[in-house]
This record gives sequence, C-alpha cells and structure tokens, in this order.
Amino acid sequence: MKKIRVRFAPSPTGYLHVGSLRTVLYDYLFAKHNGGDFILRIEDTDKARYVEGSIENLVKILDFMGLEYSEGVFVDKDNKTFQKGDFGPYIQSERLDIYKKYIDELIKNDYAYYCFCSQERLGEMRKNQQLQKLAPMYDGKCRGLGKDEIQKLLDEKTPYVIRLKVSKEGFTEFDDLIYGKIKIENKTIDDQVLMKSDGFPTYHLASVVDDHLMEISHVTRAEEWLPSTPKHILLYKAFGWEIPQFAHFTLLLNPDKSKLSKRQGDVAVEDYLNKGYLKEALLNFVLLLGWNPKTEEEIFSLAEMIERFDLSGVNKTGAIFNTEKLDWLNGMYIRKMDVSELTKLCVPYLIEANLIEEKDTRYKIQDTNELIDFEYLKRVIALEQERMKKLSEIGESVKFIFSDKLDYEKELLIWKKMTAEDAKNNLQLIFDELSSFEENDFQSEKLQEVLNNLVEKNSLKRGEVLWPLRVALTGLKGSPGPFEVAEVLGKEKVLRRIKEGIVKI
RNA sequence: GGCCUCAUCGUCUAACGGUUAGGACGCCAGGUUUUCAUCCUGGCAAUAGGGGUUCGAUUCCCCUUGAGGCUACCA
Repeated sequence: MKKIRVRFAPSPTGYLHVGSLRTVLYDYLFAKHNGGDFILRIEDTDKARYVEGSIENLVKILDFMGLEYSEGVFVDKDNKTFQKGDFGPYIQSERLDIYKKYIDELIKNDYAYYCFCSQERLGEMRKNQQLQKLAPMYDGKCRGLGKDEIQKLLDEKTPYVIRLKVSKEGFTEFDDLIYGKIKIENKTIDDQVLMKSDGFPTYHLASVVDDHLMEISHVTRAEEWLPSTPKHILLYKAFGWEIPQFAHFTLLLNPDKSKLSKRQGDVAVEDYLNKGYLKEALLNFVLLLGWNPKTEEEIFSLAEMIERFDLSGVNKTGAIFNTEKLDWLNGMYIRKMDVSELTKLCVPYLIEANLIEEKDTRYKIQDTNELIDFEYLKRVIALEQERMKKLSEIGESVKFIFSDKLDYEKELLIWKKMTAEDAKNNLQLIFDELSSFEENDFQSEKLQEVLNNLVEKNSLKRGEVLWPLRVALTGLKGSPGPFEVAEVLGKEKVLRRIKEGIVKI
C-alpha cells in the first residue's frame, strides 16, 4: 500500500482560525494514526491577501500546540523561515516555475486555453446570466481562438488568464471519505481560471500540482472545497495523474449556523490562548466538535488522540462553536495539572493584573513591596487550582492575597443570623487564640484542629467562627477555605486582617 | 437563481431495522461544605413534517420544509 501523506495547507492571511485548528488536528491525527507523513505547505497564491508575519505566526502556533510535521516550512531561532523536505519549496509563491511548466503542458494538450476577456466583460456577462436566472459561468468566448489570433493578442501585451477547458459532456464522480459518493454533471462545471493575469496560479491549479508532486495520498480540507473537487478531478485526469483520496471536514459554525466568522466572536486560536484556555483543552475541545470515539470517553491527550482517531468517527454535520464545554474541559485540565506548571502559566496573568512584578529571580508584590519567590506563588496558585476555569481569572481571584488593605462591607463579616456583636466577639476569640501561635505552627491542619476546639469549647456553630474569619482574611463572598488561606498569608498578616475586621465592625 | 451537502435534547454527540432513544456540557433540585468551586445523587430536555418499504423504522427510499456551502483573475 502507498505511504499515507497528508498536508495542512493554510493561506498566510493573518491568524490561525479555530476551524483550521480542528482541520489541522484531524490532518495530523489521521497521518500519525496511520504511520504516515504530515506536511505543512503554505498557499500564498493571492498576493493581495498576504499578511506579513503570518507564516511565522502559524508555524509557532502549530509548534506550541505540539502538532509536529516532518516536511514544510519551519522557523528558526532568529524568527526566519526555512523549508525542509525533498519536494521542493513548500511555499507556493516560490514554485511559480513549476506551475508555469504544467500550465504549458495543459495548453499544449488542449486541456486549457488563453482567455483575454476583460474583468468588465465578465462582470457584464454574469449580470446578464443572473438576470436570466442562469448559473453565472464563463461563456466560452475565448475557447475557439485561433493560434494567430492568440499570438497577436499576446504580442499586443493584452492581459490574459488561462482557463481549464471543461468538456461539458457526462459527469464527474468521486467517493469522499467523509461524505461518500458525490456525482455532478460536467455541464455545471465552469471553465475555471487556472492561471491569473499576474502569472500566479489559482488555488485549483497550485493545489492539484503540489498534491501530486508532493505525493499526497489523502487530500484533507474543509467542506467549503467539496463543490470544487470535480474541477480538481478533471485536472488530475487532464494530467493523467493518479487521483488521491478526498476527505472533507465540516465547517465550524456561528450560533446562527453560518460559517464561523470574526463578526460573531473570536475565531483566532491566539484569542483563546490569551483568554486563558490551555492548549490541551482547546485541542480536546475541537477534537470532539465532529469526531467521536464510539465510546463514552471524552478526555484525550494528544497521544491518546493519535491512537484512537480514525475517519469513520468523523461527522458530516457542522458543529456550532459553543465554548461552554470548553470552559468545563479547561477546568478539568487545570485541576489535573502539576502546580508548578500551572503556576508558570499563571505568572504572566499576575503580572498583567499588576499584582506582582519580576525582580531578578524573584517577584515583588506591588501593593506591599515584599519580595516573594516562585515557591510562594505555587502555594497561592494551589489555593485556586480547584476553582479556576480560565487562567485569565487568576488575577482577580488571588488579588486578596497580595493586597495590603482589603475592601469589603462590614456586613459581609456576619454569618446568617448572627449579630454584629457575635461576629466581633468571635473574631476576637480567634485573634486571642492565634496570637499565641508559633509562626511555624501556622499550618492548615493545625489551624483547623485549634479552631475546631475553639468552636466546641464555646458551644458555637462552625460557621459562626469560620465565616467571619474567612471574610476577614479574604474580603470575599466566595473564596478558598480560611485554613488554607491563613497558612499562605502567615501569622502576621492573618492577625492584622482579623484586627481590621474587628475594627470594621 | 443554479449546483452540492446536511438534518437526534439548548449545545457536542451515541444508537450502522427491534433500546424505557444512551452519554457529556449547560440548566434545575438535593447531599457534602463556613462561602464559592470541586465531588456525589437525582431531574428537565431530542429523532423537522408527510408519504412509502417492512412484522417492526432515529436507522432504508421519495417528497416537503429548514439550514449551510459553493457559484471570483479569494482561498
């Protein structure tokens, strides 16, 4: 059997779209699952849409996501792109000679022809066709141009394009790996432009030539290409090339079911990364948007995905990109994560929230000017690990730890039906109890034990002690438990905050 | 308009002729807890409509409806 070779072929038009992320994931998983090659090819045949820096950006995100490829475009340490592989440049704008050679072959064999029609004429033609409720299609005016006529126009430097000469008889059919049999009448296929007047190939020509030359066994791409696949098949036939397998993946949708677009929310992978979603969660989420493992498992590492992925589990209905489940997945991954790793990821958000700043190998708390180390940050992050959904929330949720002065209403200190006086008395009780503590004994278990005793000794309810204490320490309606917080804060700050609570009431 | 495609809870999906139509997210209720979150238990919620085929249709066929994609010298 032929070696499986799959390529991801994005256009460098800015950012990586989350829909493309799913496509590239499926490409990658399909290749890896089958022990095949995975390749990155850049399709930059539209000069007008090219965005500076987007190739580098794309490569970096794929690298960050762990979607490794063996041939294609890479970026070195100095942020310069380079290409690796045995099949010539992997950037289409660097392959112009190749396309020229193949287009000449098509013309020679009468599978393509010069077209000198102006944009104005074509526009006019389409308008009339639509008025007559006909499908807008090239009318074939230049199809029958004689050799001399063509030469004359060429000599006059008349701009031209080269079109595919579609035989309008019969039909073209193919068997898509996702959609099954697709059959369409050739008379509905337009004489597609293959070479633009600027000498660049269109997608149709470039992708067919490259997929053939690069020995791509499975052409995988988004559903929007399904209607133009017959044109591509006609091209393969014109060249006398073996036709690869096709697999079209569904589109990701807006809530209104239209093609996922920027107008209706964020679509760049970077946006979601910046919002504090983990790459593992993002990958897992898009995996499930159109593929199912045929079991009830839902959490997959990249290695597990490779092992389990196959095309038979891929759906043919578009999925709405609804991030509710992504939030849940993200929380799952955060909870499973090693605290050190999680802390490293959280540091930039703490800095961004202006809670801390880097100071040599340590960190300075902005509000108090204290210096703390990474180990301390780990303890802070550990407090929130269970309740965090996105990394971006961390600043807001641990702000109370780093604040010099807590800002909250005194009523918050009062639990359920207690009186203000009760709250005050209980805080004083706690204060007295903890005052005698050794700094070293300021540990969550120890504090828990002592405060439980305090509750019993005074015949109180746990909430009557723990609620005011927790609020005094955090100033929040919802927060981690008072013992854990107290341990992280340390004796001095704990006593000070309790005192401040007492004064407030 | 033409061509192509699709159609199960709000969302992601399972059930490749026989199930009380299953799971997950979200939502609601209860439990655990000082609070929030986690965790546990339970609940609400779907086969677009109409015809066939069949002993029997979510499943196969046809029509209708709805939705989407394509219809560029963009990909």
